[in-house]
Amino acid sequence: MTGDDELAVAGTLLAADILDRTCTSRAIMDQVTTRWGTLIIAALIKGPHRFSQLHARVDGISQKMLSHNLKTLVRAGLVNRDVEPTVPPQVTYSLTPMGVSLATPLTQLIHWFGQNASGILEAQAGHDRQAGELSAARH
Amino acid sequence: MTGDDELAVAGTLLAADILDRTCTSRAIMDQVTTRWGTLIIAALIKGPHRFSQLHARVDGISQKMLSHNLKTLVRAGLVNRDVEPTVPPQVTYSLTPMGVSLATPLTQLIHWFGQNASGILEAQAGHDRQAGELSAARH
DNA sequence: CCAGCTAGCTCACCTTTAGTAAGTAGCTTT
DNA sequence: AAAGCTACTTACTAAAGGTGAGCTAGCTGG
Repeated sequence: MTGDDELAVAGTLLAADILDRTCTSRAIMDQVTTRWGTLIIAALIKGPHRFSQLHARVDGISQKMLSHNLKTLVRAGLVNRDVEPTVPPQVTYSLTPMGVSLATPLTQLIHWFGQNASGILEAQAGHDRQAGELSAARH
Repeated sequence: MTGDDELAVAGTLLAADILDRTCTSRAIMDQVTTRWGTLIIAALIKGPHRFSQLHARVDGISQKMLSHNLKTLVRAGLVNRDVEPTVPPQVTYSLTPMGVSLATPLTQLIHWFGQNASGILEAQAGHDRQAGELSAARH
């Protein structure tokens, strides 16, 4: 098993103070890796999108939350906001170079969940089954 | 600039349906990568911890949220919960093999934020300065 | 000339989730 | 008998998020 090796590598990479509440990188991570923030960036990996395209692509997001999260990402310098002064105006969002560099680790994380979703589902089912047996045994 | 290359690599790795609201991996990612879930796993990378140790280590978390998130992670099969029936009882939490494999991409993401926190802080400051100038110009 | 259409938001209202503080169990030490 | 320890719950409150309606501004069809 290579588990311990991976753990050691991960440990050395880990920023020492991410667990400290006053750490700036933790505050920024909280702002960016929200429920919708990661999905918006994931959608923009495929290329620039307009507001309504993102609204359709990021399934389930409300316009309010899309607008709010885009503002945060633009302010953080991860996303560009380009307005074409046509009528009605066309607003296009795209990743900045910094946003692109974030896309790599973020995509690996998403990829991990794609690979391990079924494993987690099984673990959850097993856990629930065991809990059910225990509560049944108590009666 | 290698931005486009990174983007292409990221695009191919990206699970096709993470943006779909019915996708199971998205539901699971929502459960695990919460504000505290990532930090708890990050803390456990360094080795097993007891409840009170985690409470001290993950700065700012309440006992309620620690308990709740640990339950979720245990149910997902990412964290082990071992009870020593001493008095008072000692409960030790540690990463499962699946938890260890998640630690790798998660650590890379945390590492990215460690590297780019200052860049984002600058971008935010620049963005706010520009907004201030614009609103000043309007008067 | 003016109602209607469009994209990209913004606002008011309500529900769900997270945070705070206090309480609980069972046993030990003082 | 009183206080403390660990690992939690529970009740209450604050913040985040969801829903649906409305707004802007100019162009187009009637």
